[in-house]
Amino acid sequence: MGETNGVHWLDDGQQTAWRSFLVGNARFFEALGAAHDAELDLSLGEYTLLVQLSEQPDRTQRMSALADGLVLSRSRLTHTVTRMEGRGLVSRCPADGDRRGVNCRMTDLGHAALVAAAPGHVRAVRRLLVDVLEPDELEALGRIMGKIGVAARSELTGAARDC
Amino acid sequence: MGETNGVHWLDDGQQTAWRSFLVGNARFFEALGAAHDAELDLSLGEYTLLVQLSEQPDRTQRMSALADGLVLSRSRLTHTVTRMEGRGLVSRCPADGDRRGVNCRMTDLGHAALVAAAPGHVRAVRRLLVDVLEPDELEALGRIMGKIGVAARSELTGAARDC
DNA sequence: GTGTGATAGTTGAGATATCAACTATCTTTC
DNA sequence: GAAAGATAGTTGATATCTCAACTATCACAC
Repeated sequence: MGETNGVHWLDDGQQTAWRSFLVGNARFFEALGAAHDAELDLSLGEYTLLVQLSEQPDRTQRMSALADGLVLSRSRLTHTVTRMEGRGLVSRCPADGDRRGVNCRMTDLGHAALVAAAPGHVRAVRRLLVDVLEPDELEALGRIMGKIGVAARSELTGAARDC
Repeated sequence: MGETNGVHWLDDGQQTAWRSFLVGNARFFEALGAAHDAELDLSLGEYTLLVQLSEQPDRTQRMSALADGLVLSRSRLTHTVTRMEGRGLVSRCPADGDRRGVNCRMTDLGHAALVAAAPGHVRAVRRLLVDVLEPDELEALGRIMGKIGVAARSELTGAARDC
């Protein structure tokens, strides 16, 4: 069953699930991005970055921690922060204790932008995700995506290195 | 509960699920993309495009249908196909019956590239998704993402236009 | 058959992302 | 305390994506 040339192909049910995952994902992020573009002054990525900063003490976090939390490459974060700094949403300052380090801090303007965008963002997430699912489905989705995330991270981190 | 200034914020459980969804997704696609980059000659996007073509009669499909199926903008598909055409993976030809239309056809070289990439792709999808979940979880994920995709599409299509 | 609005696809400019190379600092080891 | 390697972050060239404008064709009304 489902094995040709030593390759374990996906069966029909697995195929269907995988396709739904791909397409559903693409449509969801397209719609959420469109909602941000249409109503809000922050893109989804900028918004997420500011949310993460808003949860840090003094609204400040090291670039590397920020990159890890947002699942962004260092380089991409550097460019993104440079642009956002240009708009006055965040500012950079040297990290204390490690002269290589750079802290990223949300400015008051950034905070104001976050507060202004939050209602529209939450409405969109509700409309496109939370309200679309039964409560137990949302819980299941979270649990399942958690497992997927853990597996992906361990592959990226290079855990399970061959002996 | 959870309502301030008329905004329905997410409760803790909803927040957790939403975060898991965001982060799990980002990690998953990062890992799958990395697997393609490392082992295969086709990016995930190129591979998906060729898969879709491979399922069409004569390995040929109209640009617009291809764009819809892959959830890509027309413009993005044009650029992608131009690049892939440059590599000899697909070719363009006029659609018959509608002189505006353009067909995209997978070449033999494209088919060979697809066949060569398929085992590695499927292995990665197994490792990062299918094998990570229980069968019922995979089924649930497919079902849930299907619902999300439908909701997102109806928003994008502009259904439910206000009276 | 002419005008009007929709649809198919492309184009090019500007925005964003990726990748490899680079500087600077830190850490470890001897 | 000097050398070697790891870590933090940036840089710039290139690749890719996005957005609005554009051409061409089609469909439909009149």
